[in-house]
Order: sequence, then structure tokens, then C-alpha cells
Amino acid sequence: MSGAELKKVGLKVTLPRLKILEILEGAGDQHHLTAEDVYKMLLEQGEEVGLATVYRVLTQFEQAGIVRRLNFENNISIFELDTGDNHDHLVCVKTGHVKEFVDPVIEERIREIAKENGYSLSGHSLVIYGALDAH
Amino acid sequence: MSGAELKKVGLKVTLPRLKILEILEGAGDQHHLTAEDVYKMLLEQGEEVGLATVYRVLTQFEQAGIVRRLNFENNISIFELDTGDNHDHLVCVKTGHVKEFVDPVIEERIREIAKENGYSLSGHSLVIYGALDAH
DNA sequence: TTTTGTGCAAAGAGTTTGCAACTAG
DNA sequence: CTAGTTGCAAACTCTTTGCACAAAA
Repeated sequence: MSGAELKKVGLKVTLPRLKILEILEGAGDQHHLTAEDVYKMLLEQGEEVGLATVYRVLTQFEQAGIVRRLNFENNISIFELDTGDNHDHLVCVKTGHVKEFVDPVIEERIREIAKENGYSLSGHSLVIYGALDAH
Repeated sequence: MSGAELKKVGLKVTLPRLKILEILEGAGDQHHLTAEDVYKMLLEQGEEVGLATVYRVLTQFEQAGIVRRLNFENNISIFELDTGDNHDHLVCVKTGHVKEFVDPVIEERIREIAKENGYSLSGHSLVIYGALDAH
């Protein structure tokens, strides 16, 4: 991902956008970030970017299909790169740790349920909440 | 549902609580209500109840297991009576209409996924979004 | 140069809280 | 009587917006 990706979706290549992309890509296992998280990471890197810009950029990325916005419990909004695999999430209620999974059986049932009810499927949101067992 | 239900969970039987219960029960097919919806319905009935009380009561009901709180896209919070069937929701992206469904196949997979990943399942949230087909 | 993006501060939506008055038990 | 409840207004959190300035194409 780079400046070329931005041009492709009609966004000018600017420093805030590049930095935010970089953070989303580089976050590794911690790539489920709130806008505030992204903002703080920018500050830690010494970037002078406003929180409003973070929201604007994330929203633009979402509309461009670069980013997915997830709504967890308690109205917590999380952003992650849209890798196109349309995965779902398993969230630890104790630690907040987020794990991804893809389940073909569930995907198929979702398609069927939409169809059975006469809906054109446009998306879904599945979050499983649980406590990571001690062992 | 009545005053007895309230006593059972340790809440005093007050007029705002009874009225809110009544609204949640009587809403029929429209029983997916925002706090604001409930508040407006109270006003329409000529009840002098504050919005803060609506939030407080709904939150208490949720903690008591009488009510479920759902978080749809765009951070819209919806409240519904908790009937104990643990159903999921199908939402029309055009009209906002909400339909309930229960799918044993999905339920089972969710239990398995939690287990496979070493989590004690505490709950899940599944919302399917789609457009109701014209016909 | 023209269009688009940015930072800041202010505004907005939804929800929660402090507090004095009130009411169910 | 007394602990729990309420209405009101103020506070809070998260997010969006208006606007003058700055930067990309």
C-alpha cells in the first residue's frame, strides 16, 4: 500500500494519509484501532495531525474500501485495513483482545437467511464475545 | 410482565418503570426502540418522564436481564425485551425495518468457534444487513 | 493556480451524572 | 422513616463541521 493506492481512489497523497495508512498496516496483531489510538500513535511519532483529520481520513478510507469500521459493544468504533476476506471477530471481554476468524458455514447460512427473507445481502456484522480461558 | 417482575429483580415498582415496560411489551412488531423512541412514546401518552430516567431504567432493565441492548451500524442503540430466545437480527438498509431470526446452525458454529479458540462464550452479536427486494 | 486537504475550535448527537426534591415500602 | 428514584441541568464522550490557512496537482 502506498501513495498509488490513494491516487487510485481519488485522494491526494498527503502526509497525514500516508502516515495513517502506515499505522494501519504496521499495527500487526494490534490492527484493530480506535480513531483515538491512531491519533495517539501519530503523536508518538511526532506527527502534527489533528484528531479531526484522523476521523476524516478514516472515513474517506472507509468509503474508498481501504478500511473497515467495526462497531463493538458499548459503541466502540474500531478501524482496520480492509483485506477483503470479510472476516468476523472474536473479542475477549476481559482484555479487549480481538481475534479474527472466517467461517464458511456461517457465511453460507447468512447468505441463505438473507435470501429466504427476500433480502439482497449487503453485509453483516458478527462479533463473538468470550473470556479467554486461563490454562 | 408487571410490578412483580420488577420486585423480583430488586427494583421498586414506580410509574416510569411500569410505563416503560408497557411500551416495550406493547410495541408489537415495532419492539426495537431507541431510548429516544421510548421517551417520545411516553410524552405522547402524557407521561412526565425525563429522558435521563428512560436511560437509567433501560440500563437497569438490561442489567436485570429484562431488556437487551443492541448496537447497530452508525452507533444506533436499540432496546428490546429479552425474551430469552437469543435471536439475531436482519436489518433493511433502506427502511431500517428489523426482523428477528434464530439459526441453530450459526448458534452451533459460534459455540464451536469460541471453544476452538479457548474462550468461554459469553455472548455474540450478529446483524445481517440487506435491502428488502422489490417484488 | 485551482482544487483539495488540514488544524483548530466550536458544535452536535447520544448518553451519563450530581443533586435536591420526591415516593415506595 | 429511609433507601431508592426522579427530573433537571450540566457534564461527558465520541464524532462532525465551519472556516481560514496550507499544500498537492
